[in-house]
Amino acid sequence: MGKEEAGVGAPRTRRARATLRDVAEAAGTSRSTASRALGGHGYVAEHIKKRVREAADRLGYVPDASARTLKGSSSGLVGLLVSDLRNQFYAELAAGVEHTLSAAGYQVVLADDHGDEHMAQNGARAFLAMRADGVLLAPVGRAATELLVEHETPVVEVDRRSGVRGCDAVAIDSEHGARAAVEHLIALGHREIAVVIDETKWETGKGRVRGYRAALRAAGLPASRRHVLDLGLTPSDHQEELARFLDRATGVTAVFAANNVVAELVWQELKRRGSGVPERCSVVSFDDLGWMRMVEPGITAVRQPVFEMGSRGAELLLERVGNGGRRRSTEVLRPELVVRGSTAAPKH
Amino acid sequence: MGKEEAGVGAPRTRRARATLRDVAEAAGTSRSTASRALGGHGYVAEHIKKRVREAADRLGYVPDASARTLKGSSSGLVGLLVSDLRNQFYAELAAGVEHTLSAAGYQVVLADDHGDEHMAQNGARAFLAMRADGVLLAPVGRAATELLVEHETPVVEVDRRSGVRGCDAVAIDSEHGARAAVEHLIALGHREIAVVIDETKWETGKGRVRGYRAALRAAGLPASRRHVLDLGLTPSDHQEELARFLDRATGVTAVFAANNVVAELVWQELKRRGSGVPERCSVVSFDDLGWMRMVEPGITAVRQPVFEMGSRGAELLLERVGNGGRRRSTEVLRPELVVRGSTAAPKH
DNA sequence: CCCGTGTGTGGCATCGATCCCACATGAGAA
DNA sequence: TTCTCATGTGGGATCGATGCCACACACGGG
Repeated sequence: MGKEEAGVGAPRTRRARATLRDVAEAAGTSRSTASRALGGHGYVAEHIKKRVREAADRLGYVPDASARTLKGSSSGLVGLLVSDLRNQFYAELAAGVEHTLSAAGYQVVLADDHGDEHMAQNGARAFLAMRADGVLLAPVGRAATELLVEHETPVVEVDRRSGVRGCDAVAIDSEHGARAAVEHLIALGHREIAVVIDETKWETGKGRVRGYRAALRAAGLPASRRHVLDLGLTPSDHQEELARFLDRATGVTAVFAANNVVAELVWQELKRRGSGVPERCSVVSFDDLGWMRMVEPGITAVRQPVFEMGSRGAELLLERVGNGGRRRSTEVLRPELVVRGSTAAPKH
Repeated sequence: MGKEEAGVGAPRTRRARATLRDVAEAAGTSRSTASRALGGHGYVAEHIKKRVREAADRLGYVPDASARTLKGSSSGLVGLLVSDLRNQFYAELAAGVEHTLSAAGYQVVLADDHGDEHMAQNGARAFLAMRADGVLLAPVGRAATELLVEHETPVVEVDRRSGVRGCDAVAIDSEHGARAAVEHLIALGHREIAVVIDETKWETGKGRVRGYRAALRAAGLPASRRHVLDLGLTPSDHQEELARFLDRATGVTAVFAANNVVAELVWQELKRRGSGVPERCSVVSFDDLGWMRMVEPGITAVRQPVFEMGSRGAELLLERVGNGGRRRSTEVLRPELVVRGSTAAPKH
């Protein structure tokens, strides 16, 4: 006892999973030959190949990825780390990534750090453990990227730049997009334009503020600090904070919402106040989501090619996996202003 | 030559990756001891434990998941197969699943079948290959589920029921939700109510039509076939088809849109016609998305607990992984009607 | 008749972590 | 003194697929 019935000649107690060995036995060859027959390398007589394939089908053989990974050098896995899947932006990004990678035969391992640097590191460690062939991430802080780069895992940063050397990146030209949005408002005749944003620590947020300032400067308009509201990422009562900001911001005739989350907030608050969009206040959003063309008036927005950003990031990663020595590159995608009804000349 | 410098005492040419063996050597113990020291099993003297841990840190040791999986019985991976990540419904579902599984220490492998049964099967095969501890899927057809169940992989179906025996399921009570939506319209005084849907082959679609019919029947109203529009999932010109349907459907005073995709279509078409919501036509959606409370009037909708469905599915799967013998169960979550401005009494 | 050469095939080591078991050491009991 | 027993430690097999290398076999030319 304590010993399993090895079964003398009898089929062993219904294995949970057929291995290559089982297939070989069933086909009456050695494991090597079975491997060659299924893999299609080296010499195997045609009738044996056929016999092995039939045995594999019959037993429902599925090769074990762990064993392959262990022996070989590639796991066929790519990590994807985003900040919040419930945000349509990241969902679309993930969709773009998945689209390209699955077409190339890779599996996508998904992690969500909920904006927490610590969870991002955990995700990165998991990717290392499973020997991911590469990782795409929208990093929170530098730690995750650093860890991966140190371990020589190809990394592509998406929509963010941690500043860690040794990784590729794909980003939207935030500055350019923001500038286009604000220039549009200025062209309509707005002079006092507010910007609402939820982070200015990372490149994305910084770039959007830079673009906003650049547009004002180019038009010879003053950039008042009173017109900038940074809500911060910590979950406080943003609605309340925004309401107070708008109360104080007399004279402001247009609001530039620096991302989709903020845009939703602004839209809801203005609606609560009886809207007046665009007569009393014009609105532009950075990031064009479905609902922005559903509401009345439609919201003028800077459309980011999010899905494309994901799939382009995946392509960069694949290049890098195929050819590690390539020079690191950063690709910047241009967003595009879509004008709808939420922007109009200010009433005097 | 041909032989690597084994390095007589010299540190071998910078290994790409530190293994347990390297850690053991650095700490001056055997692999077994190092393994026990890091794993925390069995007897290891305290000072050795410390030495091993330090060596591991110094070398940046990350245990290899493939090797673990190969030797052990669990991979720590769970597969998730959805139909279209760009659809907010699936994105939220995925978020719920990820939330629960990552908290339990599992990694989520994501696959998107784009509604194609063949891709679904590929995904399932990949999950088998990587020895996924379990799989959550919103199946297209039976094949993927069957394949997984045959191979004794715990499966939880989410939002759909393929009818394959041997798997758990979590679903929304479509019939009940649809019935509540239509009863609400009837209570407001509507007599001719149209339903627009994009599939009636699967349980989800069938259930919604059943609920619609049941509500009419309970109120003693006739259920005319003329009032049902099934657009089908194939990408044809749905907008056009819907427009013709509405032209024909004279007398109809309310539309029940059976999911968020259809609701968007209906909303856009009515807006194109100068809206008239709710005066000329009331609208109810099955599935409450963010935009439905952004538009004016807000759209009355059957709110589905989508995130919860995902996380509940993941919980069921975890139970099942921990205790394979449990009786299979199907959990049905009740949706909830949220009344907004898009529904009102019909004008006569 | 023997030795290449061209085709197939099987043995065996390998990848890295784990864990069973045998063994080593020291303390305490008989 | 010798024999437990408790506490640590290391050897080596194992998981499944892969691929190098040696070998088997047939055949033709020297």
